[in-house]
Amino acid sequence: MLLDMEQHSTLGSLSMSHFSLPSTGGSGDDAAAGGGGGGGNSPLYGSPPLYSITASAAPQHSPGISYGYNLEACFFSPSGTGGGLEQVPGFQPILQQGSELPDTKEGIEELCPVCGDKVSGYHYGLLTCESCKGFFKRTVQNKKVYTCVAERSCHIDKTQRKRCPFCRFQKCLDVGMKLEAVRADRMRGGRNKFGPMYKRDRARKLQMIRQRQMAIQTLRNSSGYTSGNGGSGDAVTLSYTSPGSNFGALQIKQEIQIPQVSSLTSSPDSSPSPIAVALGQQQQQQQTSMYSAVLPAQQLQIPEQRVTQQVFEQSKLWPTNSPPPQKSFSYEGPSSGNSQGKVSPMIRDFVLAIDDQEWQNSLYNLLQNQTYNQCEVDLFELMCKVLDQNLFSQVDWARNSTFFKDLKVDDQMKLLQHSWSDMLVLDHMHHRMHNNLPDEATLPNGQKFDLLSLGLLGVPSLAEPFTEISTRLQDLKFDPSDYISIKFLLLLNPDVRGLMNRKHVQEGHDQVQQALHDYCLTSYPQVQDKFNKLLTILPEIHSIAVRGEEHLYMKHCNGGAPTQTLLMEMLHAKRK
DNA sequence: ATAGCCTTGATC
DNA sequence: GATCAAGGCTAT
Repeated sequence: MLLDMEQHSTLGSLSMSHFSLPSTGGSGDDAAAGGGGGGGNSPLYGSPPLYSITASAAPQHSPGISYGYNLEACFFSPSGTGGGLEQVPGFQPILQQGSELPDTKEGIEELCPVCGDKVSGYHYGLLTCESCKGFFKRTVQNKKVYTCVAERSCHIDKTQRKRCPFCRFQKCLDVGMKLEAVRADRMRGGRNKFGPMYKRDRARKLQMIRQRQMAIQTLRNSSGYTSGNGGSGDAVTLSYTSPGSNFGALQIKQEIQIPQVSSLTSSPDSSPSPIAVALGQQQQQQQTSMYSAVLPAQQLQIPEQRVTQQVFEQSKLWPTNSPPPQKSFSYEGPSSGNSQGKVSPMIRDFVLAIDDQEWQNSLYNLLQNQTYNQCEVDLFELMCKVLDQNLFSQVDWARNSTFFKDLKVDDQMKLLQHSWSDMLVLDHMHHRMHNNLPDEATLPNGQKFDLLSLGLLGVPSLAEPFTEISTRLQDLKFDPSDYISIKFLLLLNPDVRGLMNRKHVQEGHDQVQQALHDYCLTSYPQVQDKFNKLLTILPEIHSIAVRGEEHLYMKHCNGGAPTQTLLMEMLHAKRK
């Protein structure tokens, strides 16, 4: 009844890898129509394959699109209208002048996650435009095979979507269009099993819009927020997808500066506002190690008794389908076993500052908190929250790091905004390779959480380049000293535009690079050209990070990602 | 081949 | 009967 990939020889030129989506299992509520490839409304694919691609070139945004988000303007202009969020793709004003609530259909103006065109409805699993719907249908129905003449990482937008069908179809799959929603028997009309999902999604989006509206009202009322039109009540309201962006940008700066308490009230969203989290971070930092600062949910939302209980119970919960992390999830200190020569004091100190156990505890605590008492959580949203937490610990790590801590806040921000995603990808490689981080964990509510997706920034098809790089690192005997040195190299990037103290960044970068060079020579003389080979991997990590960022940004623009997070601030900051 | 519009039909 | 997400048709 299922026409699987093997039968689709024409699509066979695209490589397959494991990818588990909920199995469709055939008809369900789909009525049988007989004949053809199987039952009525039966899926064309029962077990959706993943078309893996290798990313290399960084996707570029269309030069014709104006990214008006101005971080500096946000800092110095409380009104924030100079930031021009209205100009950012995906940011549609949900309220027209004079209107109050986004109840009407016109209020939900979304953009196609594939090409950015106007959405015409739910098609094959999610909201897309009419053209991408048709494109997806034609591709699957006619078993089309495309090839990319470039690097399989072409940028897809409304004006360029026709240029590379390979990358367009790849993006369709990346954003979650479902092969199994294309009917093998071509039966018209009716509904499929995704109906309830669409309904839930609609309700969730509507709820988010309302919450965002309330948040904006609250912020306006409580912090003297005035709109660019003078706050007279008839202003065009900023998008529901990021109502707190201007404040959040400020928050990044405060975060680095060891902020004072903000008077902002808490967000109506279930997750704490970045400012609140940063506040909690400072309180916590006084008494514990730097990584333990990142437990926003525990500090802000969970009664103390429950936190204690959770920490106590943590060890018996994780993960059920992999070796107990408590024992396997730590490495034996710097350069154990391998180092024959003298390790530079700098690298030694770098490694000593790593606290992977805390990273792990934070990760599992957050996963546990977020699923506490819930039968089902949105796994993408959960992933965003974990990434957000990782970002906080990253900021905290950087803030306490040599070279970086000597810089002015503006330079610190620029460096972080440029390197955060690269470092997240690298971090994940490190935790998988050196701490036995499993690719999947079973949450307390029974759901399976794809830990690997954290390293892929949510893009399943990046698994192939990710593991390929990991394998090469393994061959190079990549160790924690290499990891932390490379992380410094990513952070201390003297090529970042607009640095005031480029000289200091350059010096730090060069010193780390020299130390890593010496370390490779003295500790791994048997690995041919290890240092240079390590450096060649940096742009490849960057390529993964860029694609991940684009994916997250698109999800965010469509309201599919939590707002008021450091993660989203970072995504916006780079697009200014 | 693309994409806008049309037709269909199960579900509400 | 209204809705809306499937597939179909057709001008470009």
